[in-house]
Amino acid sequence: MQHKIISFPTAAANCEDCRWSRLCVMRNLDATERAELARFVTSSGPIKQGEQIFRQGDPLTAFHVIRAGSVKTYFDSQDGCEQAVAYLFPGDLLGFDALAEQRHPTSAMALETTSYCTIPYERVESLASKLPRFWHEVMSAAARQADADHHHAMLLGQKSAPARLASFLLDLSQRFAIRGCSKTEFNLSMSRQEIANYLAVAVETISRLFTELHRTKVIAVDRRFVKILSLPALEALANEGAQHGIRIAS
Amino acid sequence: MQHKIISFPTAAANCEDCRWSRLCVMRNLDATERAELARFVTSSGPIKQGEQIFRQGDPLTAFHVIRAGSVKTYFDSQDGCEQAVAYLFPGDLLGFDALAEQRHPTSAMALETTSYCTIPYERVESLASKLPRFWHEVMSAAARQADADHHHAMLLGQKSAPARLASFLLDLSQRFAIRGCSKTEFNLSMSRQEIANYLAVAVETISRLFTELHRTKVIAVDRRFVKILSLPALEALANEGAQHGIRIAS
DNA sequence: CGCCCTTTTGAGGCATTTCAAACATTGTGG
DNA sequence: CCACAATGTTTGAAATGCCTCAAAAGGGCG
Repeated sequence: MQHKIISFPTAAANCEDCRWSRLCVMRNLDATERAELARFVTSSGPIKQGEQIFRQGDPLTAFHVIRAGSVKTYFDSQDGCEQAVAYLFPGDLLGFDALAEQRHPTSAMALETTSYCTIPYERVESLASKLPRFWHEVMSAAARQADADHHHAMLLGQKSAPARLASFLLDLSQRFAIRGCSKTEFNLSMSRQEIANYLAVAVETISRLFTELHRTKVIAVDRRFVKILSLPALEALANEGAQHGIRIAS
Repeated sequence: MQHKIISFPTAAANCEDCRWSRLCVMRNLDATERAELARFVTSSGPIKQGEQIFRQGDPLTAFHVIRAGSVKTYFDSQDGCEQAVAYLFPGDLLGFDALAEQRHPTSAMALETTSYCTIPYERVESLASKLPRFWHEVMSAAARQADADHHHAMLLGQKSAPARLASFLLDLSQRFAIRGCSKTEFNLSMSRQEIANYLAVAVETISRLFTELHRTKVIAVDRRFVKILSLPALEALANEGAQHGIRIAS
């Protein structure tokens, strides 16, 4: 199969020129507010695949926004069994869930070479009270993440393995589209193992499902490159197959 | 089995006398700040079992804090299959996840007769910028909920059915304890069906597991009344039995 | 008291995991 | 640049935990 490497365009390290500023926590601020905030934003990274931005248990020092690359947040259970919580792409805010305990409840790891912006936590607090719209944006980001988490719970709780993978691919598709990339062709930044963990199925099942989707020509897949051949078919798969019957609880 | 009905003590409807003020969004405010906030807090309910505080899709008008009773938030998927997202008890904040879209992404239903406080949304915004500590508390509440959601994902993704139920009971135990109730004896405010849905297993499985826990004398259970006979045993159950083996992903 | 809904119990089936092994890919040192 | 190790992916066959279906038992409420 012929295909080029497709990944997110790299953004400028200064906020004025950053191509993701309409997605990140700055998106609804006016020029003055942006300038105010930009004073405290520093550029971090790039970090390589596998390196961590913070570890579970680390004290909260800053919020971060992904600028290039991608990140997964995950839970390290005592007994070594881990659970991927979310995949984050450019523009996504990271670290605010540490606010309650002042330490990070999850770890964050780069899935590929990744750059990000850093906003020191004490600045976040002072800016939030100074700039109401910034407060609103931070809360919005938290709310969006909560919504994503709920969809994730829904997926784990209600959907069969094929529906989970289909939903996952559709979610990626949308998120690529929002970022100006193709919604039908993209490279997965995560391994099968990581997909399996996020969707809470065995790696072997993911592998079989990819093969099956390829065989039925719903997608074309070559290693980490995926091309969606039929969005409608994928959507149908994502919605059918609730694993335990549709019980109408009041 | 002999047992009295155990439920949360009812709290006063005014903030000064409210027994949950050290748990709710007021908990770290000083007297002046509390007074400021209390001006805008109104008392709502009581509402009866099955009634809703808001429905998925409703526009965001206010944040709420449970004052008495209990609530579940849940996802109503298009096809009628629902997923419980969280159970909320007195002191818990409700509704902030609507902030991103200005409409509620989940529905909230009373599990029993429930009273709650209402803070109009426009007041939340203005208070948050006026009172930095209030901003901090709202964000903390959001962060705590995010953390709970992640534990929920962990539970759905990594644990076997018995471990899920054990974890659920332990979670309730802790939350009762924090609220000054017994951590070993309590009444479930939710039906078996609702537990099953939250834990994403069949009702029949939940029923069997309760019977089994009772038989092995880990808990004593009589309808909705639960008495934990051995916390260590329950903890052991909650931690063992990862459903798909402990894979050490970097 | 009788109806309805929730809960419990039993038996069988199936989706997904588990175990096992071949295969492909990437990185490393000679 | 190739041999080789290490890791990630695919495929097959067997095992199993949980779901599904079916039906009885128990409580709540008019």
